Amino acid sequence: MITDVLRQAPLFGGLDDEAAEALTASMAETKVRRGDVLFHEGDEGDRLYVVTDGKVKLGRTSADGRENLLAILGPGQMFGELSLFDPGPRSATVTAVTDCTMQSLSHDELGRWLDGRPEVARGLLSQLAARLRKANDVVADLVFSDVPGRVAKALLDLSSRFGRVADDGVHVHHDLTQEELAQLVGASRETVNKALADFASRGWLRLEARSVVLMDVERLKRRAR
Amino acid sequence: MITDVLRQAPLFGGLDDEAAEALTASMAETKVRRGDVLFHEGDEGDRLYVVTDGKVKLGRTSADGRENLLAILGPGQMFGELSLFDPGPRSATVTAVTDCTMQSLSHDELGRWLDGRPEVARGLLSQLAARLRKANDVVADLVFSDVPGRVAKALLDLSSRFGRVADDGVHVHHDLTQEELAQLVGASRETVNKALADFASRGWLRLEARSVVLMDVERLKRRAR
DNA sequence: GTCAGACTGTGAGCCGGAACACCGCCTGGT
DNA sequence: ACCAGGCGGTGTTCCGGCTCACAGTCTGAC
Repeated sequence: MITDVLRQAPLFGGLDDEAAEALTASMAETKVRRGDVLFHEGDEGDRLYVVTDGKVKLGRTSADGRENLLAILGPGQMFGELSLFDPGPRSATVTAVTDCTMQSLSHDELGRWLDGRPEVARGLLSQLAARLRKANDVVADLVFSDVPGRVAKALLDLSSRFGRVADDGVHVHHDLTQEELAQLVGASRETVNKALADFASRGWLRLEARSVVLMDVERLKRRAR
Repeated sequence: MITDVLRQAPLFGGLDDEAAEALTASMAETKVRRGDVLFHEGDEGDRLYVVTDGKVKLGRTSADGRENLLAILGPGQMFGELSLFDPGPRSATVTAVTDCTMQSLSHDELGRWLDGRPEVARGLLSQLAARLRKANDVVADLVFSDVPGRVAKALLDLSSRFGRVADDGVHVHHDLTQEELAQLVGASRETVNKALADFASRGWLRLEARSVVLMDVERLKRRAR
């Protein structure tokens, strides 16, 4: 059932079963296909989404058309909160990286929950705080690390969320093209490709179609920082 | 009186006079001198601070000792929230850029306010959301803009918060050395110096000791994006 | 007043990574 | 089964910005 994934979601942290059930009931389900856009940067909109299955990418486009990905979100993670608490247009474009299903909640609905339930506010605060911490880390990486370092870090991050451990290494089906990976770490496709090829030639990982198998996580970690 | 500045602080948004007074009463005052460190990255601590006078810088240090500033905060702005909602060590070092006074609140105190007062939670949520939005902008700038563009943007940001309009331009006493400015935009001191010299030679601004006078804000804005 | 140390200004060289220019492969559509 | 377009792989060139190396200036401590 839906509630299984949602119960894991940090947004629901601290809610008892009854409350979680009620909250779920007031949410609407949305299904999209790979490549579909949920909303564009600059759009109006004040719904909060929680991914229940699949992955989406949060991206921004610069004036001259280049793209930059802020995050890849998977099951349990939410997006769209910014326009809720800091009113304004959507600050990023959200696109499905795989076929996806998610649950959404309107501003007004959420407002009702917030007022009555301090736990929900706490959950949201801790989510935002975690995101802010992560955003700050990304900034530090952009300033301090080179491209291979950022690639290594991105792979480790993806593996911690989407990785499956097997005897030949950690299989990470990230579903991203190298182009998208490059946008995620803020580098060109070519440079990322070369970094990956280099890692592979050292035996740290194996490349597969839209996925990698990490074979020497320790070395990658060392390369990342 | 203290409450004047605090009433402006977003943290207090939506509180009536009586509540604001009570909240102020439960806060402790701290005074520090230029250069003093409030706490270091990695320290334990769970107090939330609001600057009432002066400026502080939030910074991180990389493994090899280089520094990066996340933000310059002035009167009304808060810091230290991350360790509150996303428990863990302090994620940045906070240093006074000028002599400063601030008010602080402990985790437990704040918790009591949160539970009873949905407005406080809302205020915090909108603060965090705004910070997150800003952090994402910084990331985009690092990826898309060159150093002069980021310098221009940083100056405009500082001027919007600390600028005084006069007939010869907007006076911005940022109190930062060029070294600190460089750490703020993620560039070397030399490159920032050259960017500033270039802007000055074009007549867009005038350089003074730890402050600038912006004379052509329009051009700077155009250069920034 | 003077001396030390921190801050600002500027040139020269070098290097990481972006841009460009290909090629081959694979995948999905008809 | 075929073809086209997207994706992955790689060498070459070129430029922004970091590093290094100084010189000049300002500030505050004694």
